[in-house]
Amino acid sequence: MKPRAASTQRRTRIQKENEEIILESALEIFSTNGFRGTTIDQIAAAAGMSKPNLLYYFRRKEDMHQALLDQLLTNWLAPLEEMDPDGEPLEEICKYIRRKLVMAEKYPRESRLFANEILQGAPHIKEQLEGALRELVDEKSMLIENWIEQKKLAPCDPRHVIFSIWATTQHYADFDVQICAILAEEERIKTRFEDAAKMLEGLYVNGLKP
Amino acid sequence: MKPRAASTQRRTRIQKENEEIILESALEIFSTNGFRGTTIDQIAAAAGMSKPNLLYYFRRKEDMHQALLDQLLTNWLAPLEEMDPDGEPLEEICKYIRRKLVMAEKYPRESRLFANEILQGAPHIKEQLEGALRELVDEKSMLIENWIEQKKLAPCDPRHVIFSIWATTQHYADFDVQICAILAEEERIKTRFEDAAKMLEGLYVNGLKP
DNA sequence: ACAAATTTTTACCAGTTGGACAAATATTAG
DNA sequence: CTAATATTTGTCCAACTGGTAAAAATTTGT
Repeated sequence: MKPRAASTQRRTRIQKENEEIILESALEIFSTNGFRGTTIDQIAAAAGMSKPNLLYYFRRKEDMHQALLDQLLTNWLAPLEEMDPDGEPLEEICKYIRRKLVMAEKYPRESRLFANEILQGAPHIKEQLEGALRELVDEKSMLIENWIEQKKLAPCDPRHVIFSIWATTQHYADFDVQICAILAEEERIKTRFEDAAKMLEGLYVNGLKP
Repeated sequence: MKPRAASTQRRTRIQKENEEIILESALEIFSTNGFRGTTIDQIAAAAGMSKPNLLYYFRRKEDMHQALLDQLLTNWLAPLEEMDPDGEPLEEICKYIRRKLVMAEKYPRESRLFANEILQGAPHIKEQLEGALRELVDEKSMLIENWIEQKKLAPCDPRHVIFSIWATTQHYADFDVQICAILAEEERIKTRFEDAAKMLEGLYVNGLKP
């Protein structure tokens, strides 16, 4: 019987293993070639199985893509969720930047998958953006506004501050090729995430100091 | 006789007109669907002509893409080139941010085309990145370093400052769907570029003040 | 007006790709 | 060990896509 991916039905050992292998391979290919740019054959080859076998686990190409995006969104919200209302504002923002930079360094493929999806108009995750993500940003924006009122932070538009943190950190994953092309020298490339962290923390700490 | 796109040969009136219409349409489709995600038929439909007719002007899909990228890169370097060594440092950086934001607002499709290309590893423009772009960034980085030495700017890694400006400004073109999903309210969406400009100028002026 | 050159259309093709289907094989529960 | 179930493979196909070739229509120079 055909298994339905990520359903409530119980999954066998082999199912779990293969679904994992497939999603790992799909992430690799999707993130570098985009949705339409990847073929099922490519994913199957990367996963070391035949195309019909892969289609046994995920009946449509879109199912893999959707599974990856759903999985991604949870991890994507985490770093912002962790921003602590009881922490020191500037410290919390620095920590948030650092967490996002770690994600960019550790999970560049996920970042690129996300970027691809957004670039194409977010057809598969628009609801989540307008739902969960928006609510989280609203919540944290209120937090930041409180900090501003308490004179612990310079006046600024909280939502755009969050956008700028997303932009600057994800840039190191999404635009890595460009960054490496420009840095050029081995040493600079090797330390690019440290250098970015230093620069960004300086910028935000001084920039948002009350 | 078949015309060669953008060649030195003289082009007729119809050639000029149609090439322009085609590139305009190609930009629209490529920027939203990516290279592999767009079909020649789509571009032809958008340009209001038959596929073979379109292929009469650009013999391969790649030719259109390359033409757009080549055209793009010139305009892409301009805002940074304009950064004036004789200007007031903080003022120059603010002006650069504003120029980039204007580009993001006015030419979001170009920005997305570029983002798509970089995301896929910049296969068509790697040389230019490592050549012209790198040289320009090197030049302007030296300029910024001079400003820092003259105590007109806080110490910072010039290259990463430039990256962060690219990231934050282009974000408003590339991730527009996400931004609009989060801002949600009409008023906020309408003023997002102004709001972004205000926030970013504040951040960089305070953040880079010596 | 007319010939030459340019532009457009019609018809076509070969390769790729997403996906269906049933037969064959392997695994597991009893 | 056997039957039921789960997995894998081989085969096939219809739709799509990039691109070609040649005829038909249009524009242009004189």
